Amino acid sequence: MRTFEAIDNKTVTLVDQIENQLLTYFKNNKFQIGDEIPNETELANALGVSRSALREALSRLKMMGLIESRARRGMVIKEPSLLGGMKKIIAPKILCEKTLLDLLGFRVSLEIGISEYIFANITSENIQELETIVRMGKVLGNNEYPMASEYMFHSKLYQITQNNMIAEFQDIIHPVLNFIKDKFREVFEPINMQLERQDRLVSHSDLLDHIKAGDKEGYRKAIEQHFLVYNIFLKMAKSEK
Amino acid sequence: MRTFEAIDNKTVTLVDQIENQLLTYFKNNKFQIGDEIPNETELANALGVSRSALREALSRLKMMGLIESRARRGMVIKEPSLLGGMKKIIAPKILCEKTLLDLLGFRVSLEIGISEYIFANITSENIQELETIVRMGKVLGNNEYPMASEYMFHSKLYQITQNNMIAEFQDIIHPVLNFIKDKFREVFEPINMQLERQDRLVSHSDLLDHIKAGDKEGYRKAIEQHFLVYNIFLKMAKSEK
DNA sequence: CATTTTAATTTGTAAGACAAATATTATGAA
DNA sequence: TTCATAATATTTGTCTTACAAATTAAAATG
Repeated sequence: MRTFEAIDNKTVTLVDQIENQLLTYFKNNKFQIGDEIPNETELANALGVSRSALREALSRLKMMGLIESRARRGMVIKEPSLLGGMKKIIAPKILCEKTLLDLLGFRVSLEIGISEYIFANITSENIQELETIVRMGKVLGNNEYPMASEYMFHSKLYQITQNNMIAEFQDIIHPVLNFIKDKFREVFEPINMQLERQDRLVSHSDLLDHIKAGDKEGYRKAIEQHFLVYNIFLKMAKSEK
Repeated sequence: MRTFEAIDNKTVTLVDQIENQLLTYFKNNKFQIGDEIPNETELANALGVSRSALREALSRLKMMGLIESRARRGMVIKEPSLLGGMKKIIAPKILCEKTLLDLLGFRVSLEIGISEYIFANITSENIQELETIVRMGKVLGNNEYPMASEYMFHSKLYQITQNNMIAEFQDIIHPVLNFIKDKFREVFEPINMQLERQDRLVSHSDLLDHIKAGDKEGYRKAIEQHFLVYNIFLKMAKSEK
């Protein structure tokens, strides 16, 4: 069987085609979670391809969690992990700068956007946990927190939303953000110093105060301010280009 | 070589292990975009596995865009498509209800969160385009817009942020949102009717007015109101459970 | 009918083969 | 030597065959 070239001179292999055929097959034939799918030889025959090529395509769907194969008992459909692929392959050092900046903007947007859900779901236990985290994370200066506390504070916020996908997403991109902070350290520092001089730094403690007071609007303004350093940085990065 | 069972009785196959080994190999050895990687027989020998097993693992990384193989010329590292896997396997009908609701909440949060970036990047051309879209999308009633206009209006907002990842993400989950709107139609309708009676519906036209006026705070309140139906729905869905 | 034995299924892995296009080397001519 | 051409080597894509091992299904046995 022959491969051929797509518009952008990237070869579309047989395995690519099989992958697509399988996906449309599963999507169009009302497969539900738990449903068994035909065995490998059947699928290979139906598609007119070798078992090895088929297995390469199946392997991809297994990575995404759409298919689970129980050794020697056949394969079943599972709910795919939407962020699973991202989680596996994310590697800050391999991402180009534009992608890094986009991820930063994505994260800032998302965290500002969840304000509503935080206030809708917050409990007194949550507030106690946040207080503990804030206490153990004394500010080091310059808007920087000890890594553990920084991570736990924001992580707890996502958790409060009770939206697993948001929490998982933030968890996945967390190492990327650390990478960005490190990579552009010499850019962030003067920004933070200037904000500090202007007394415009918003600490975790300040954020928590708004939460405790049930002051949603105040919180939103504060969280925007908390992330101001990133937005200044993003604006600088864009204008440079 | 033997497979073995992980904690949750899910079999960890040799291919799974190879996938991990390759990923850590690429991550730890400062591979950059464009770098060539060893050929298949070399990799297979180095890992002590067959070429077919190795190829199943490589196939996964190719799907995610981390590796591109130029037929008969070797393989190179590419910047992986973080959302590519998600885009491929997303299929509303295969997702469970909790995931659907999470995606809805994710989208609402993100779109509210990008308000800042919209006002930071808006141009007069953008406004003209939005006006055209709004004009061609006369309200059908009950907070529902013609599909094309609905999609184009929000899509344009993401585009204005100039954040490709946000735009791509929203584009990917768009069919899921349509699926949700359809699946829970009988729940959304009464909510929208009540909001309409209370004159609390915010139209695209209203949103655009805030944008034109440069009224960021007004816009944010308006976009929250625009999505209120979803948040009411999400709260109902959660309390039911 | 119950229990044990046997056979059939099915995924996981390995190995070998070859096509086809590209890259590399060798060869020959000017 | 230099350049053009021919031969060779390399490498991915695909197919085929083979077998192990565990589970399930079927058959045999008492």
